[in-house]
Amino acid sequence: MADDKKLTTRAEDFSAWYNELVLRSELADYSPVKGSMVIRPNGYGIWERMQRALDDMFKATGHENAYFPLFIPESFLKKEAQHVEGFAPECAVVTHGGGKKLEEPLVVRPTSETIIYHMFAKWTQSYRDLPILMNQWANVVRWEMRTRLFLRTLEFLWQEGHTAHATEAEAEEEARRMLGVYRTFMEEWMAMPVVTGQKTDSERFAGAVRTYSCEAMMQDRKALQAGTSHHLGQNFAKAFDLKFQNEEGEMAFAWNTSWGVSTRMVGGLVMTHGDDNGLRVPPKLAPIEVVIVPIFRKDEERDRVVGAAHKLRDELQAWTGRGATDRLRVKVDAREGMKPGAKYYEWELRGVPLRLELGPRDLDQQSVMSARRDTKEKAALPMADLAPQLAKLLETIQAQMFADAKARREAATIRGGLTYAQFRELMDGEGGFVYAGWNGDPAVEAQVKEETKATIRVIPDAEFRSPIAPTTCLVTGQPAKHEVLWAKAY
RNA sequence: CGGGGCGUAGCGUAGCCCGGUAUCGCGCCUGCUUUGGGAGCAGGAGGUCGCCGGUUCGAAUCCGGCCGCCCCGACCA
Repeated sequence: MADDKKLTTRAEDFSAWYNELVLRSELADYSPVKGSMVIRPNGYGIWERMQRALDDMFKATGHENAYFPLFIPESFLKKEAQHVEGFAPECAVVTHGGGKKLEEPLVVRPTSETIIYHMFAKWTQSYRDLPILMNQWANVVRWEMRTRLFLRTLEFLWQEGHTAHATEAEAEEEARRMLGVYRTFMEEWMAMPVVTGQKTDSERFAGAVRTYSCEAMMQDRKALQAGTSHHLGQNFAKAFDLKFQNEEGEMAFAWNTSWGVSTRMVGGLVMTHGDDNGLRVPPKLAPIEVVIVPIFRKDEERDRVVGAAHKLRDELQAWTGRGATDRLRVKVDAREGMKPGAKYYEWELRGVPLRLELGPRDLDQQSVMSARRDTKEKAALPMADLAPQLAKLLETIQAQMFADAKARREAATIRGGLTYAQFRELMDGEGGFVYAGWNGDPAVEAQVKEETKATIRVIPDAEFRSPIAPTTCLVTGQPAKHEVLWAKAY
């Protein structure tokens, strides 16, 4: 049936569209355990590229990788009051091992602050041991009620950075720096615009003094928290006795930060860039940037065309114009018994940014037909000196995808000028980002959440705030304490 | 855990009301013809009808219980 081949459209049912896209493009599949999923090679390939880019950025900012264990003594989690309260309900707890009941239950890490600051305490005596700048790539488990592929699963992959500093100012600088790293990554690699800012108390990480986040807008106008960075103050240092002797010879508690992004970003990528034909992967994160589809009729044509396709791939891969280690990622799809059109649809579903069609006519003219995934534009390119042309085209696509996503967000963003009644109507209908004044009262925040499902995503950083700051609170009309960003969220 | 929906071949489904061991499409395998936007024809493989129990000569179908999944709510990256 022809209809089987088409995805549910975004307009019909965004949620169904997302699920179908993830399954059919083979990013992931449901596993037998409710709420957990298998990340398939297509999805893992994107995650690997995310990891590589981020890891380079972490190293460039002075961090080192380490690995801390999966199991944490239950008592550790209880040492920081807010932290236990925040995580206890969603922890998986191991009570038996080796056929016996354990003396003390082990918690499967929902995050690693406790074990890590316990170890930092062991390794730190002097201010000379600071700062400690560490990161780990790991899996974590949070027993969620409602799950969604990539966006919320029982187990997910992430990185968690953990640092210890001698001063509060240094820790604050670190938390802000890493938020900036995330923002750069999301904009430059994911082509996903974000609003950065500080979380209100109700959305703050359990155990943090301040939480900062990057908020992106999905195509259904809902917000996705894509990365967080926490200034932990001395909360964990005090709970785990993480002390050092300062230059004056006095004992002092260290200041900590933690920051993380997860495989949730893959879901964000889908919901930012996907269209009704499938996924669109920004070139910098695409495991395959260019797919070559050979076109032939007769046997002798096949040999000639497939041969030329492989030769072209080898030439493209050999090109070092982007640097010796950043080669063009090219695949030839020479499968037989499948019509070229069918291959086009498949690679479009999977989001490969650029397709090259190579047939006898192209060979005769020493050219190749290119087709962009983002705009569907086709153009004949001369075969001579093709690699730099493709590299440039890929850059254009990357930039275009970011510009489009940003324009889409701006079109769905309202700054000021709304009454609360209008706001409620908006959130009840199409939704979007709304910048408005807030009197700073958590009760108002709770009321809005109750009435509209919308929450304060962040108190935006200066550059995102409106030119003219709102003076009154959206809900109460009282003087505004902050300008905040309201939206419904994932 | 509350509300709604659904479990029949790898996927999507018909059959269920009105009992007689299973329909169709996609996919898969083989062969031939095809191949510049989702190929055609012919042949073929594949099913404990979610699980357990009951009623019956006989259960996908009727009855009871259980399990699982998806969607909507309360919690969260």
